[in-house]
This record gives sequence, structure tokens and C-alpha cells, in this order.
Amino acid sequence: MKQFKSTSLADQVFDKLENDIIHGIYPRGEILTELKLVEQLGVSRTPIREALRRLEQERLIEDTGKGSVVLGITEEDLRDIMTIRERIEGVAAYYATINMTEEGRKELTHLVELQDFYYQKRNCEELRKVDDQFHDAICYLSKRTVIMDTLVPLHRKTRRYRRISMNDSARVDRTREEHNEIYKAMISGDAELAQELTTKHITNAKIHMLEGMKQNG
Amino acid sequence: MKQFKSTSLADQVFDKLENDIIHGIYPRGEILTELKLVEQLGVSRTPIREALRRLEQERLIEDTGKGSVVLGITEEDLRDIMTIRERIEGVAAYYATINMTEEGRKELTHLVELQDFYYQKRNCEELRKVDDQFHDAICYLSKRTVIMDTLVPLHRKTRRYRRISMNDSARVDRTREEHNEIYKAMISGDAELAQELTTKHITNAKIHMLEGMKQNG
DNA sequence: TTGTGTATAATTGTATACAGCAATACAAAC
DNA sequence: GTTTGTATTGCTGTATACAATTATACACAA
Repeated sequence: MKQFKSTSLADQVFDKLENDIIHGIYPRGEILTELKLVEQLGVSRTPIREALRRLEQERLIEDTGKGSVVLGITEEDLRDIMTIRERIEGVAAYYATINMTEEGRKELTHLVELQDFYYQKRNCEELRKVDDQFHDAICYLSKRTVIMDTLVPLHRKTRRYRRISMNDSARVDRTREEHNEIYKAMISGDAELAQELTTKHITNAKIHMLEGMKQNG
Repeated sequence: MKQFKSTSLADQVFDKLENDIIHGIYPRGEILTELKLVEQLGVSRTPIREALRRLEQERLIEDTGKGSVVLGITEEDLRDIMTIRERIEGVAAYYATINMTEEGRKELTHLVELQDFYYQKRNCEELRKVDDQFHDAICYLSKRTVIMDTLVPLHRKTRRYRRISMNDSARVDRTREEHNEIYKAMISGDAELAQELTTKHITNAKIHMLEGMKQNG
């Protein structure tokens, strides 16, 4: 549940560009000039510049002084992202468990139920979205802004590759089981266990993701 | 060694505001309006807006739609920053050791020599700067952008409190020793050891920082 | 052919103008 | 006195205008 501030053009431009870069629509090496984006997106330079500055801050682009070159997410980046998540996301789960509220319990319960629902229906696209939401929820519920601000952008950056994972039904099964275990630990208030299970879950996801990348080139 | 792009006004505004917020010159809760900053800094709204968007991305301010409220760094943030550094910075040291170059060795050697120099002179202010540079160098030398981009902003955010640490001479001694040990491990190519020592070093720094905060209120 | 100089075009950096929204204050009506 | 309506003010969001810089192309000379 986020803010409902009617998103400005600058926000929309940022979201669109971030998404397009993460999904490779703007491939690594492509040069984005402000004028080109003005024409493509039909907005003026001001909101585009603000979006570019934010993308730069996330190292998705690099300003060359003469257009911004797209950096995107490399395989190495992905490995490092998973390494960081592996080491931090358990901490988020720990704090989320400690700081759990009735509202948080409801949200998590809703998410695991939704997961079961789409699991039955074998709806991979929706399952991926729920997966996203589950991991983001752990971050939000930790109530720790630094941890949240570290992890949530990393989640966004792995979105493209998590979609691929969802095509492996064995992995989908395991993910569901692991999420349910984490859920149980968090609801029962066992913060240490939640931390441990979350770390293991990310480790598994990392291994699977890297194997998948080897196969797909 | 960074880029030499003649910094734009937007960059300067960002640097100034980031620094002032981190050092509490703009205290938590203060409202920054674009107009006020235009008057204070003598530049137009465009570069100010871009700086504000970047500060927002780093969660140092929050846009309320009617001015930006300063968030700054809380004690809780500081704890979490150190937790993250504790878990990631060793990984940076590991990769820095693996990817070490002649140039990197020179830079590190220069830094530990500089550290000894200022240590002899008991120059705390310069020691703090070298401390900054040493930890940033580990990140840069890892050649891993994601790890670097995660840690370097966190270093900036702890700067204010590391200055305080430098007043405890016992801690200054320990820091010097620990840096030297990390340095030796990195130069000798023992990545595992460098990782371990770096993690321990951050743990010690964290403990010391939290103790210091208890005493100082 | 190659090198050099100049004009031109492309692109960013910065400032400013304008519109819209929201809060505030103030006045008038009940 | 309270409430309601309206004008004013302050702020942001967006567009655009202008300046400065860098790359490009082309012409002309060696």
C-alpha cells in the first residue's frame, strides 16, 4: 500500500524508463538524448531531466554530457544483487517479525492466500507479481527505511529475471513452500527462524537464477 | 580518483544539501521549499529541483507536494547502515582482493602511509578523511558497481558520526591496526581473510559508534 | 590527399514564464 | 459568533527560451 499522490509526469517518465531499461527495451549502450525522449514521450525536457537524474542515481544510465548511455543490469550485477539480498533480506524478515502488527499479519496472509490461488490456476504472471509483493512486504513490514531503501530497488532490478524463473515448475513449487515457511515463522513471531529461512530462500533463488542464466546464455 | 566533469550547479546544489542534511544543518523536520533554496543558494529552480529529486531518491528528504521535509539520518538509520555495511563490506574487500591491480595496490599503500603520517601527527580531521577514503577505496577496487553503489552512499551518511569516533584515541589506535591488517591481507591476495577482517572491523566500528551514541544521548 | 579553420547543428545547462492547485485570510451573510 | 464564499498568496509542475559547449561537416589551402 503506497502513497496515492497523483503521479507527476516526471514520475511516470521515471517508471517507464526504469522499466524499459530493466527489461532491455533500451539495451545496454544505447544513447538516450533528452530531445529524443521529448519526441518519443511527448513531454517537455523538465520532467525528463528529473527522471534521468534519478535513473543516474540508480546507475541504470550514465551521463556522458552528450546524451545518457544505458547501463542496465549485467549478469555480474545480478549476481551481486542476489549476494546483497542474501545477506540483508533475512534482516528485514527479522525486523518485520519483531515489528509485526495485526495489519501486517493480514497483508501477509492475504499474499500467501493469493499465492495459493494463482498456484492452483498455474498463473505464472500473477504468481510473479505476488512473489514481488511478498518480498517487498517483508521489507515494508520491517519498518526500517534504510533496509527497505536498499532492498526494494534491488527487487525492481531483478524483476526481469524472476519472470524467467517462473517457467520452471519445480522452482515454482519450491518457492511456494519456502514462502509458506517464512510466512509461518513470521506469524508465529520466531524472528530468528524467519531470518534464517529468508536467507536460505534467497540463496536458493540465487542458485536457480544463475543456473538459468548459464542455460539461456 | 573520480571523474573530472566540471560539476554543474545541480551537482553542487546536491552535494551541498546532502552534506548539510547529513550534518544536521538542516534538521529533521525542516521544510525546504524551492523558492527558499533559490534565494539561499542564488541559482534557479531547475538545478535545485534536480538536486531535490536525487535527495529524495536517497531518502534524505521527502516530497510533500508542498515543500520537501528533511528526514536526515536517525539513530535507527545509523544502526541499520552499520548492519548492512557489516554484511556487505567484507564482500567488497573480497572482490577488491581478487581484482587487485598494481594501481590499486599503490592507492591502498598510499592510504595506509597517509594514515600513519596523520596518526603520528594526531591529526584527527585528516585521519577521518583517510578513513573515508580507505573504505571507499575498498568499494571502488572491488570493481563491482552494485556493491559500490550500495555502500558508498552509506559511507557518506555515516560521515558525521565517524568524526565523533575519532575523538576516542583508543578507537583511533584500533582502527589504524585493523586497517593495516586488512591492507596486508588484501596486498597478499588472501581474499577470504580480507573479507573476514573487514567484517570484524565494521562490527567493532558499529559497537563503538552505538556506545558513543548512548553516552552522547 | 591531408590538414586546418570556420560555420553549422546538436545537445545540454540554466533561467524564466505560465498554469494549476491548495491553503489562508478576510469579508459578508446568517 | 459561526459559517460560507471569495480573493490572494505561495508553491509546485510543466513548458519554453536562451546561453554555452561540443561535435560535425564542409570548404579551402598545402
